[in-house]
Amino acid sequence: MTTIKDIAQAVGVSCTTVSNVINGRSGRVSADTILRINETIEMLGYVPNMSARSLVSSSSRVIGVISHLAPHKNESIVEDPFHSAFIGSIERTLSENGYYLMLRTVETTAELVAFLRNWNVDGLFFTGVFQDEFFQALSELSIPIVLIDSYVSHSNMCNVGLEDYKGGYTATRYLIEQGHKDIAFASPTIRERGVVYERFLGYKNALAEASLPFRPELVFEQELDLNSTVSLGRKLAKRNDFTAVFATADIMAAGIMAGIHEAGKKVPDDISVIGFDDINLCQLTSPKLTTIHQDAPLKGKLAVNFLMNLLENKKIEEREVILPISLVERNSVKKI
Amino acid sequence: MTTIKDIAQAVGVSCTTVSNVINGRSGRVSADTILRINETIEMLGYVPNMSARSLVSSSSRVIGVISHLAPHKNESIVEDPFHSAFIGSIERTLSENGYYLMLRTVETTAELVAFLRNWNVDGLFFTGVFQDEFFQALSELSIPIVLIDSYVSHSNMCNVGLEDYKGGYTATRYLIEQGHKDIAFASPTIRERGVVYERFLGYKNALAEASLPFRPELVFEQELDLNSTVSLGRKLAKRNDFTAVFATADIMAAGIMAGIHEAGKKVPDDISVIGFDDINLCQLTSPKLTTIHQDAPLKGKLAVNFLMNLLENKKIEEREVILPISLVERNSVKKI
DNA sequence: AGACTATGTTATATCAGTTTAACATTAAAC
DNA sequence: GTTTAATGTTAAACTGATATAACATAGTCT
Repeated sequence: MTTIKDIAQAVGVSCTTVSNVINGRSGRVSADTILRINETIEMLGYVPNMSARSLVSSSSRVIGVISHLAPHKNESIVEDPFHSAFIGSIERTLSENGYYLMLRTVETTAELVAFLRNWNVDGLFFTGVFQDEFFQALSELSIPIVLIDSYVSHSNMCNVGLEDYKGGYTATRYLIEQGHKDIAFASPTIRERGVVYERFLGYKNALAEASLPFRPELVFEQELDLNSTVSLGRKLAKRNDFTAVFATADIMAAGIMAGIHEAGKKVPDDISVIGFDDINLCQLTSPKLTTIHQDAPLKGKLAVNFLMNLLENKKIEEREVILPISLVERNSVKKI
Repeated sequence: MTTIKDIAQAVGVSCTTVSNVINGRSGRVSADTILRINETIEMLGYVPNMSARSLVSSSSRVIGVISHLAPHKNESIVEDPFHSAFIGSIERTLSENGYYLMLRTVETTAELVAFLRNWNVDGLFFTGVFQDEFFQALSELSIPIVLIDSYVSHSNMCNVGLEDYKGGYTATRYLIEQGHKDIAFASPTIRERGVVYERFLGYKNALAEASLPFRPELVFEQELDLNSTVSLGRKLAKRNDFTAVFATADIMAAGIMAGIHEAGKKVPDDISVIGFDDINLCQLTSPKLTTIHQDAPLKGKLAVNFLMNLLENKKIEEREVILPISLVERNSVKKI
């Protein structure tokens, strides 16, 4: 392997000079030397060794994406269609900026901290709800963090979020406008400071605003996996005390629809369904799924932007972006 | 940050001894010393610095997953539902084995080689079809590589594959058994030594075996993105010269189904559709998609196993595993 | 008693870079 | 004609680990 030493030797200068040129600190290097060094680097196919670099600089250009911190979930973040869209976007944007993405499953805070220190990880993306203990540990490490879809604010972290409350409100409001009065709510576990909680608040307030009662028996908390959502759909099909469901994720909405169909009822004729996220799947179901749209690639891109700014110590005026939602009308909601 | 030196100092031994204990080379270290070292490591919260490690050992425990090598495709591998299932599996298995996964977009062979050398990447996963030039470059680097779904065999690489030919044959045969005589074939670009090519051969041979003519005008090559597949579906709906389509990917089959429905025709009454992969999506469409099943998580796990064996220089009797396919009958194919 | 093992332990070099502080050389300023 | 500044360049220390080869010490065997 060609090293910086080989380049220095070949050109007839010192390592320092080569290092300076490579790192753009060529202010005090003569034009001729720069040219010769670059030529030699090209010729010898020199590639810097990141281990040596990060050893001496204690920073690595590695950005971590933590897959999950919840021990019970045996599912990687990439397996969720919404998140994978947005990780794809993160990955591309990071590559463009000369950073490297490490995907890592950790189950405990200790494991996470070990991982970050193992590699001198420069920055971190997080999505979801976490325990305080966890944030405590992270702020001690003081590495730049961008939180995505996390209703936690921390002095040295940035947030990329969504109009979740408005999304929940808009979805519910839309159902009400279509004449629905008894509207079920389906979501994974509702946790405070999570996106689902905000969507839930939006749902409740839309009901209240229309003077419709909030009926706790119509709130269904369920895991997002295929089997759970489909069986929830079957269960819902058996009831007759509501006419529409708002599911806080498209995969859940789609599963519910499948379950309803399995049970012999029809969407939207018997039960209307509205989803959230607007992933590709919405256009592949029959009927196509009416949903709340959000821009996953943009979310990824903005998250990377934030992180880049944090890493370069740029002054950040606004530590938070909230992306807008919009309603996408398709065919899974009936007007009554 | 606590270093190995701090541990050594605290315990009153040398770095070498600490290093030996950490790396399990404790054969010549007294039980008492081992105990004290481990206690101190625990107490001081020591975490090894991977950069220093990989610098001296020129191996990093980093495994690369190359996101895409096709410059025209602006899509990360994680965005494809089949691949994301299987990357999720790879990621978990690697973590369990103490390896780290780096996801990287590269567009040229040079970029790939630079990436591998940058980080002393220990091993690599590849999926898909690549140019010879590319394999040339990789074999020069001589790092362990596991090819997934790639019909290329190379002396120091392992392959995890699928019964693609049989899959194509089984799907087509099934359609024929259901009474279909005019069967279209839909896939991304058919490239030699790719999975699609094998499935295509299976399709052709099943036709031939049943004495049905192969009709080139019924072969449709199309990108896998949502818009392309849906518009292919619309296009297919306009034709009357076939009764069934075999799509070599479920996302394509689902898109085609959506397009057919958009055009006012019905699956399976007007046109039957069969897919490939058996991703979750198959159970979310209406009708549910009949498809060829393959086990994505197992594929990932086996790929990791191969890589671990290659990394540990274990004797490998068989450099190749071919996973079995199976037919999953659902409701998208009509018996005529 | 001396040679030989087995058992513990450790200086020191090394990995491939970056950083620091100093050293020449030439040009400009007073 | 010296001081000052600007321009190039470099030797050497350092980052945190591992590997090599050597060095003690204690016990065992002739």
